[in-house]
Amino acid sequence: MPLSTAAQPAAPPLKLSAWLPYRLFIVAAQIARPLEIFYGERFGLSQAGWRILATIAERTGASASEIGRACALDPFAVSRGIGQLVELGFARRTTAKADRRFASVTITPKGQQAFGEIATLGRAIEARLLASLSGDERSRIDAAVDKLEGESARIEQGGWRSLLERATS
Amino acid sequence: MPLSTAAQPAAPPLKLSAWLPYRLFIVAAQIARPLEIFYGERFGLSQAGWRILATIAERTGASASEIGRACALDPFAVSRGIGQLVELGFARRTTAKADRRFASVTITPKGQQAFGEIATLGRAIEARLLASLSGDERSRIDAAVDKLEGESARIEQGGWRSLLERATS
DNA sequence: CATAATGCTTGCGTTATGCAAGTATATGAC
DNA sequence: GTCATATACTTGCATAACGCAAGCATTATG
Repeated sequence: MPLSTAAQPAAPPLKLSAWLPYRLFIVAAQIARPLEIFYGERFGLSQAGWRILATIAERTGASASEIGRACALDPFAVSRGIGQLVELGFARRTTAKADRRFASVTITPKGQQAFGEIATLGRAIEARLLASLSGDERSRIDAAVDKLEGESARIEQGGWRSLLERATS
Repeated sequence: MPLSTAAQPAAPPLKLSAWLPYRLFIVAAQIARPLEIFYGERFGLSQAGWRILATIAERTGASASEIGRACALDPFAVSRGIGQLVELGFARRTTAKADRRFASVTITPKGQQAFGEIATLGRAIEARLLASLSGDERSRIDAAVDKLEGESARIEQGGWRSLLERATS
């Protein structure tokens, strides 16, 4: 047993290319790129715009806060994204009848058309990704990403302070 | 059998929350957040700055283009990131003796110290993530992410045009 | 009915990104 | 040598994204 001056068990040096968060980030960024370029130059959509479009394609008439929850955007980004969609003629913004503080964002036919085009590319990207995996790996990845979604949400929620607390729990 | 007007096999509507690229993006973003906040407010580092610091911590004396390759940054971002590290006293920039067009970026003790602090948090984050998975899942995720890295790189390389080509190979 | 809370929007300063152009060095043709 | 070209990196600037304070309209509360 090494007479340790510090109690740390010789932390490995964190090689970026082997560090899971970095690797996931790279994969996500590389995948997202072609789609962003496509909807950017084809429709002048921002990332927020695309996400909101996808959200209201699935659930038209959603309020801004529902949209924000559904696609992980803060209220500012949602408001601006909706504005963009309205300008492009992809969405209409009205107020909900029940509670007039809430917006009601509905997709237009033109918006559905655009969504359809982008979704085609999106499905192609996903298909290419899944094609590189075996059927077995696909279901496992699915389950693992489920867990990672949950755990990463908790990590973000806790913030860095709770991550550096050594003695607790 | 539905008399289909179009020959398409009824594409599923692309639900954002079930679409693998989006899910990976969310995981990556949620994980990255606490670390970014940490090195941002603790050292005034940008994301590029952090990545470059991690790169030269591993391979001090690297050139700008080597750094760019190692951490997926374009030359502009690398140059500015190095500038930031130099300003913070985390790195020194000299020219390589062999070919004076190449930079040689070395990490300083202060930079190593900062890197150590950030790496501690980085390891904690990775540990939390891995703790949510079984040992079996970890190795499978590792292998799957390997494949996804490769395939997503090819996808990005090809661009959206090659993804929408239906008839070809 | 005054106060507070909620949902959303706008304005504005800061920061990041993308790209043209520039500098410095090295290489190859003649 | 020296002139054109290529390479490695840097800088400047225009544009876009982000973060947040403050605002408006509407509804809930005491």
